[in-house]
Amino acid sequence: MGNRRPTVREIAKIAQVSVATVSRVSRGTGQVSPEMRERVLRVIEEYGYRPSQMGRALAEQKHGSVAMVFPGLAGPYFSELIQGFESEAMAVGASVHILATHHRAGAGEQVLTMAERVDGMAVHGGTLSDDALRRVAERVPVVTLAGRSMDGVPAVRADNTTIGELTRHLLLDHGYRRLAFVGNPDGSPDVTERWEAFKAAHRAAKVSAPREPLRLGLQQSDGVIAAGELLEGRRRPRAVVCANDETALGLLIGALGRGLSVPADVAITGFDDVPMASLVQPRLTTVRQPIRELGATTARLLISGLGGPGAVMDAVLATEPVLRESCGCTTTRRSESKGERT
Amino acid sequence: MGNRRPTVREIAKIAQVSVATVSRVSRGTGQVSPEMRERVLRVIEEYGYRPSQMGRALAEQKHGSVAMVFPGLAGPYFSELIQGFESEAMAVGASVHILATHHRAGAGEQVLTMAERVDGMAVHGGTLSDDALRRVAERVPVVTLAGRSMDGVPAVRADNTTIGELTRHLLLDHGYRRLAFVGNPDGSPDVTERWEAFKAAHRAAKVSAPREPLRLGLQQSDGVIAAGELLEGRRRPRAVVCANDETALGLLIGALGRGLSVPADVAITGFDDVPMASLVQPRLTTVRQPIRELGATTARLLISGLGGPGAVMDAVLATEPVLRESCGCTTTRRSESKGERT
DNA sequence: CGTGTTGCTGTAACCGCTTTCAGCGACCAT
DNA sequence: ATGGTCGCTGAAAGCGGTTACAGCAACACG
Repeated sequence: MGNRRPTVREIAKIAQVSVATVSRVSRGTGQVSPEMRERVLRVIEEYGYRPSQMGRALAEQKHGSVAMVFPGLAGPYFSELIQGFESEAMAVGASVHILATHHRAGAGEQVLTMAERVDGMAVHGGTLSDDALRRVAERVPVVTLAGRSMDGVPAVRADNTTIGELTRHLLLDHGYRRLAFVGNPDGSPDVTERWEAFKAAHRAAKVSAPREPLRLGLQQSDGVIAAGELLEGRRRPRAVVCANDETALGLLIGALGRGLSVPADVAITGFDDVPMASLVQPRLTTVRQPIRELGATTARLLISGLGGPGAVMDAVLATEPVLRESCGCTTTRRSESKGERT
Repeated sequence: MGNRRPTVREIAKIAQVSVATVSRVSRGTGQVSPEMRERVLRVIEEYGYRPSQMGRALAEQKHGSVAMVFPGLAGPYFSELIQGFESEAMAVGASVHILATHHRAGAGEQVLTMAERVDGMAVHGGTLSDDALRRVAERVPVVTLAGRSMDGVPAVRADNTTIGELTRHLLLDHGYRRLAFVGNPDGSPDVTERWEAFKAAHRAAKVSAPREPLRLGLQQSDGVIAAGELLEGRRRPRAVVCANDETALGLLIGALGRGLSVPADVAITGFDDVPMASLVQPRLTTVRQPIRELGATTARLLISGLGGPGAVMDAVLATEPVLRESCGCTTTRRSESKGERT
């Protein structure tokens, strides 16, 4: 049974029609008379014909797939991002490549290689140097996800300045001083912006500048490590603003494990509003960002840009503070939601 | 400027050689005289020629990419799995497609579609029905990841029976009774096997059969929910065996949040040995499985199988109990490691 | 009846690369 | 001198689709 999958030409011969007609029927384009369509369909059905993606890709000059590039994949954030992206990609029949560089050496090359196989690429902030990004962008349409936009590379990101509102809340509403920030501003544009907003809020509130950030990663385990750094010494900060929820959760676990009370001994806030944030005790005060929507918007931008050189535009999705107990509030408050501006 | 990327023919014309020679030079196969190679290389360099993956794919009849299919992506488990898989795939220059079905309707179709674009596919247990899997497998080489093997579909998995050893430890070494199991045996083959091993250990220890498992998902948030279910009532279990670490961690957080002491009031164990397991207080007793290796082995199997129909074999990676404080042990013990059997 | 339309179909030229096979000097052994 | 490798090169035939273009019959209109 050495019968491989049938090709258009074989189907055409069997159905006694031309390849053009088979193609027209199989992809539903152009004019085909009912009886002809019927005949071709029957043969296609009988022989289980499915057009080869390779042949199609070559003829149409498009791969039919898009890629996402991340520094890593750990945590619910990436999972949500991918989910949002994938759902939009699926909608247009594109499949999704994923590359997690893990800051591997030679990641740049891998991204280039991948660029040869896709119609568009979403690169997460903090993954590639500007230079590497530019090189990729000249091969394939790129949109930056959670990063700064560049020349011809649009960006989709969330409004990180809201962490400033949270900081103001801590500073003025609760009257806390000695706030610490956990997260590495050099690690990703997101953290950079959050750190800047954190500092700006201090200036705006006219309190002395915060100390240097505790430069750690964004995983739960980093939060636990942060607890060791921050909560052991005698000058424990009154509140800790974490660059994301995972870190905040880790910190919370570390604090509780040390017998500290949150928020009485130390207040904690995060960023993202992941599911766990509202499940822990005390519940986590944070900033909600529409992660899945972020992924979906990125995919849409990439796919639409795929057609023609449409208006290259950035998108900034709105975020909102979510005040729960971990900051010292007793009743949940959510600030009025703000419209999405693109 | 309307200059697209150069093609083989253009390069050939410019370098005054045949396309065959350009192809030979660019892919480093066959015999080419030094001066000819030099000449071609120079033109390739100057014009920035990079062979089109589409053309190549069609000619070689291989896509140059492999896929992984999961039910979801949340948690460090999948992240590690992907990392292991990706590193092996990269090694042979293949890029990685990822599809998370999220139990979406129509996922079956999407997997089929994806199957048309890749040279091989790893399907995680609990993602597809046997029937759907079979349909996919007749289109493209498949290996099951963390699931049961089938007809022509090899499987790579970890030894789940070790959770039985852990159960025995709880039952006999610590003398606990009233153990609960958290995890949905119908959700994935992994959980099925763990639940079976849990039950088997009860039989072996000649203690009465455990009550029905608490059927929840495998995320941290599910663990928190489990805490609500299990720890509130008057007949609280003495120990809880969770299907994975994430759930155990969530349960631990829930228990601590309720003011319970672990392991004094309730002992908790997990499965995976994720980084957080050794960072929480008390540290989590668990079963270590080589997740990354699982991913890497899967990739290797897929890629080697890609060549010819080599011996279709299963692989079972060894796991080992890691006894820490959450089960009631006071000093860390790791059972002697067992060799890997494939 | 001549002349457009309209609707459908088929031929053949791509898309960009790989690879077989034949050809052609140069070199070696007879 | 002759036949047989050996090393290198190029022409051309795919790989499996899509689609521009031409052709043809049927039909409507003046």
